[in-house]
Amino acid sequence: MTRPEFYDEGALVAVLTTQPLDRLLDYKAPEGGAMLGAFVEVPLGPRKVLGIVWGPGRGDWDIKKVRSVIRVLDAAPMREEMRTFLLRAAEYTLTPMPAMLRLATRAPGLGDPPSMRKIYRRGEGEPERSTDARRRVMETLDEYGDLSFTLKELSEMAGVTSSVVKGLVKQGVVSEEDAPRDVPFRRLDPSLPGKALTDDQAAGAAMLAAAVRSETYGTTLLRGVTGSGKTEVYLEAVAACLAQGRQALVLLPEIALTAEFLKRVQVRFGARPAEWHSGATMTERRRIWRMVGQGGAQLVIGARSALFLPYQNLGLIVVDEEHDTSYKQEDGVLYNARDMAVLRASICGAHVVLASATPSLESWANAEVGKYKRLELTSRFGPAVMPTMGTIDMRAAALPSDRWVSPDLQKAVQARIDAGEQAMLFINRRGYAPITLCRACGHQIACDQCDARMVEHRFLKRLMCHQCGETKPMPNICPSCGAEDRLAPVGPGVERLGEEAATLWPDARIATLSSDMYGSARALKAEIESIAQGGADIVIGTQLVAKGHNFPNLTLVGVIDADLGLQGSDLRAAERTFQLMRQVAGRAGRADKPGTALLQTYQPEHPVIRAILAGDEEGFWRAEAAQREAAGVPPYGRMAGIILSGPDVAAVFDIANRLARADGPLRQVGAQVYGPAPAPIARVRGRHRVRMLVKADKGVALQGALRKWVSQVQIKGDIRLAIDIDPQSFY
DNA sequence: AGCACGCCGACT
DNA sequence: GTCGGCGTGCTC
Repeated sequence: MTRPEFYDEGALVAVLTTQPLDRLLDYKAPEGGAMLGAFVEVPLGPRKVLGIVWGPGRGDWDIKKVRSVIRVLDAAPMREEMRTFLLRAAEYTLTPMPAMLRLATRAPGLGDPPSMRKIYRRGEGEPERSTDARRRVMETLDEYGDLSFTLKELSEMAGVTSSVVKGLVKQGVVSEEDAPRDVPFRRLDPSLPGKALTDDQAAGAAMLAAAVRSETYGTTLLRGVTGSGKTEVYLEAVAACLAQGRQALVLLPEIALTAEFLKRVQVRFGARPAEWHSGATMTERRRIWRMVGQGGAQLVIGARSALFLPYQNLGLIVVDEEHDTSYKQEDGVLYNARDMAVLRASICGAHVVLASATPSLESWANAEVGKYKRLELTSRFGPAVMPTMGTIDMRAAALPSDRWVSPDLQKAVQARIDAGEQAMLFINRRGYAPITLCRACGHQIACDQCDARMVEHRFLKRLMCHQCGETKPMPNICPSCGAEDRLAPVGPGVERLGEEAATLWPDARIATLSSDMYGSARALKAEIESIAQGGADIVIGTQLVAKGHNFPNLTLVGVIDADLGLQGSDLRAAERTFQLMRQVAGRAGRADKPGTALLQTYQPEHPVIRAILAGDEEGFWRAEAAQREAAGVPPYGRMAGIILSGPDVAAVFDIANRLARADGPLRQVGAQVYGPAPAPIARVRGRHRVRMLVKADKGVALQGALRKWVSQVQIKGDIRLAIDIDPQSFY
């Protein structure tokens, strides 16, 4: 009677828990048995923890000590595909499995019974006394036929207070019932007409749709500048996927998850998709997690962690802005969502679309060698072209030390205001000024816990450390020499630029956008929305205006400091600057209004600046690729960053040195260790950080060697070791 | 991750 | 003599 993948009551099962143990634990299957992959609650010491039935028990534990699974949770068992994905991802990123499982169970109340709430619908009978308010409630209900609503929805739609509805419930005119809170998302209709596509776009859409319909793994690199219809094209791939009855996932950098984007999706498919992001409430998260697992959500639009939802039938993953560095981050686990998307898709037979105007060099190289298919969208919608690009030589501008807008840029902005259009000033620095300097003694105010300067945020009236987030009030005496009123801001931040703009264009409506200035992401997005509608003449902002949002009336972008990203010797600096500048420039000009982008620079002859100007992307990538190949770094070599951290520098260095000396396992595969050296920010939150780099040839099985290498040295006390496979920076 | 066990300094 | 510091080890 034993089905495969089913364990009868009392059978030994191995359980993977979310506790950081380095092996599976044996338990007895509970009454009623358990499926392979079942979500279970198990006793561990004095506690109950979440786990997954991972396979047959190993039986190498004293049978008398083996305890029973407490219960099987009311959730679909984790599918084989997902288990394989977690294993392979863990192997690749050198992450312990419990940490991977935690990523996959980041929904609250997994063990709870389905949460219920009261819903209201039309009942029998008519109201005893028909008042105006009661009539409105009845009309609302009649209008929507048999649909039901929450108390809040119904009373708001009818424009009455909840007591009116409650009164009708008492009379039985409105019925009140319990219903599960986690309800399926509204069906999306892929057959609704999409936006009209140009021939170019239609051909691209057809190619992606065909790839999706093949129901086999493949990756396409979709290249298209802002306004080329990239989104419309991949939404057709989503449509093809939904029409096949499979689920689709669109990953976006958190910051690009805008109301505007969701609106486009809603228009295309007739209903809102599931939205998975950091601002989602517990209730929303639980609903999405459960519905994705039951097929009650066809399409998820989400930030990187949406990759770990329990899809039952995933057919397509779109990674929009695939080059965005925010895909690589720690959610407790160091992984690159773009690479993990490819991994997951290759396991479950889904297609991947990597979309970007300026792809990462990794993806570009993969397309070059034919690992990825390539799809180029060349033309913008309608007659518009890429913005005209130009530089402003700041050496010639010779500005005083507290001014950053050159006369040329000032004139250009003024011209746009006069024409009734919008201009944007871009500066990639939050706060008022990056340095606060004492004029008496030269002291720069630094964070107590980090090796970093504190940044004045005048709006918040505080100094802030951008490493640890610590803030303190702005002092008026120097903490070093005690001199009074001698502290001076040095250098520009977005707030200070806003101040300069107010003096340069006194009559213009200026909006300064910085994430600190709004209480919530929601408020910030609302503000961006209102600016896009024409609520400002000049937009001043950091990264966040460069990404994801379209300003239809914006025709000029001025980059205050195009050189900023080029400092330092990181091999990725050029790539990042190139991408950011092209992306910012892409904000300018839509449809019928041609745009201009002006880059203020002290080195207009710099090859990266020239490449940005020339728009010769292929040439730029080829030159970059050649440099990387020569240096033997990704994507032409393999790399891992090692960060050791702890409260005591000497102890941290001691471990690092011992590791560096014990490099046998690495040398065996031809890999080399560089370092140890203090990390670029040598102290964060009071912890000293030491960095090492491991470099190997392409094709080397680096993870195995790293695992062996690291396990030789015992790490004790408060020291932590983190391995970052494919690090963002090559320092 | 928690939580218990266990071996060395300042208290009634 | 004890109370308690958090280093080390265990959880099926």
